[in-house]
Amino acid sequence: MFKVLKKEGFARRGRMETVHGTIETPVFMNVGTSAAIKGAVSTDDLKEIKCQVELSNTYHLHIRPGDELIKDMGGLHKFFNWSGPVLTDSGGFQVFSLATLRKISEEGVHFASHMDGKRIFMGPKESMKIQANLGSTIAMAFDECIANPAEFNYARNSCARTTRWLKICIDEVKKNNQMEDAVNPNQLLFGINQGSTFEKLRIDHMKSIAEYRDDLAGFAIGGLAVGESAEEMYHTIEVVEPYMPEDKPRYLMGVGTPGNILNAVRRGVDFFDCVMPSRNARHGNLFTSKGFMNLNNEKYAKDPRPIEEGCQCPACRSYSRSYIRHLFKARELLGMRLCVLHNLYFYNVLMERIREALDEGRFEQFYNENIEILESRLQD
RNA sequence: GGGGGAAUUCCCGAGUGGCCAAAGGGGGCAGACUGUAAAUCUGUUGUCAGUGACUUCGGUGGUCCGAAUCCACCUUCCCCCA
Repeated sequence: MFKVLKKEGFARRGRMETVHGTIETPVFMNVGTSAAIKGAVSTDDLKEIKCQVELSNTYHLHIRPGDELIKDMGGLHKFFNWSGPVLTDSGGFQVFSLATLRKISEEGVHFASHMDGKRIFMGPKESMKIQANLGSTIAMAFDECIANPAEFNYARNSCARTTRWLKICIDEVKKNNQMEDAVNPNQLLFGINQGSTFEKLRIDHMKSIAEYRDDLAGFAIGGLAVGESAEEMYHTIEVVEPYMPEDKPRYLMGVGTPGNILNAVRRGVDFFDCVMPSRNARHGNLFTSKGFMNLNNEKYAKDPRPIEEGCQCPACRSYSRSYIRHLFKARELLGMRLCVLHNLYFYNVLMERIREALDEGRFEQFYNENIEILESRLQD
């Protein structure tokens, strides 16, 4: 199902076969929380910008339009016209991001819906049921993404609970896959490692969930990029990496900047997702292979060049910085759309370049040549 | 021809004697954004020096210790009556 094709240091070039198609790794999954990439991006667009995996969210789709409705419509794939792999996040991140609207108990989490305050209960069972109704390729275990900084004792108890929830998730996915009317009877499950920035907790928790390796298609590192430094994040990956099963894909949840991704690949991570390319694009912040830029800046008002010279994305093929900046100033939706297409294309191509470098045994060179420039402001 | 009203910093618009370089929008400029409560949020927006000074509220001239605010005249615009 998942195979490491090549290694260079800790970095891995891999391939994952799923019922919805092959995933070449390292991969960046394109985030469309509510079964849509924000910024008027269609699933046809996703093919054009080299998206391999689309990511949607359990909590958000449960609230609207409702997972039962999506099941009635034939499942998520049919609903939003995407035949490729889909990963659904479990709602565990909302335990973090909607912290003021929820209460955690042993059984799960009570949310006050951010839409209308309606009470919603979501535990491992509920999350798996929703994800079964969606029929995603990969379901994520229901976890608690712990805020940073965290008390050691709180993090320890939370990890233990996330482990108990994982066992329930595993049983539920098995059960749901066997249901006659299962939308995707081959749904896969990824476990999620937590532990904040405490090495001992990270390792202990990773060991605990690795015991379920036979039931899990992959292992995620969660609870990072929530306020700790980049160094702490990289260090945490290094600490936990030796305890992640080698024959399973590793997914660093919610990360990150192009530099973060390069650093994480170098430490053995295979899957990524992040709202940054799409959200920043909506705000006019663009990524290029020579650094990032804010297209709103006055200096681009009369710049006839594309966002990035030589880029083959739909924005760069046809439009100037000057025009797209104008679209932003005029609040025309097309501006956002073009920038989202550019940023996601950039991320997807960045991963492609990483894969090529790994294929050719020159990842370390690629890392050295690009790490600094990717993290700097575009100079031109 | 007669009567009434209005002119404020890039724009709109508050302010009717000191706490006013002047509220609030908009626009401009810049920053942030990491498993999406985010087409959002923050800062800044007279000038120069940086706990201060100077110039500014249609124009000119007054009153007053002190004027965007009061008075006179002028200019422009709006409304009503003939």
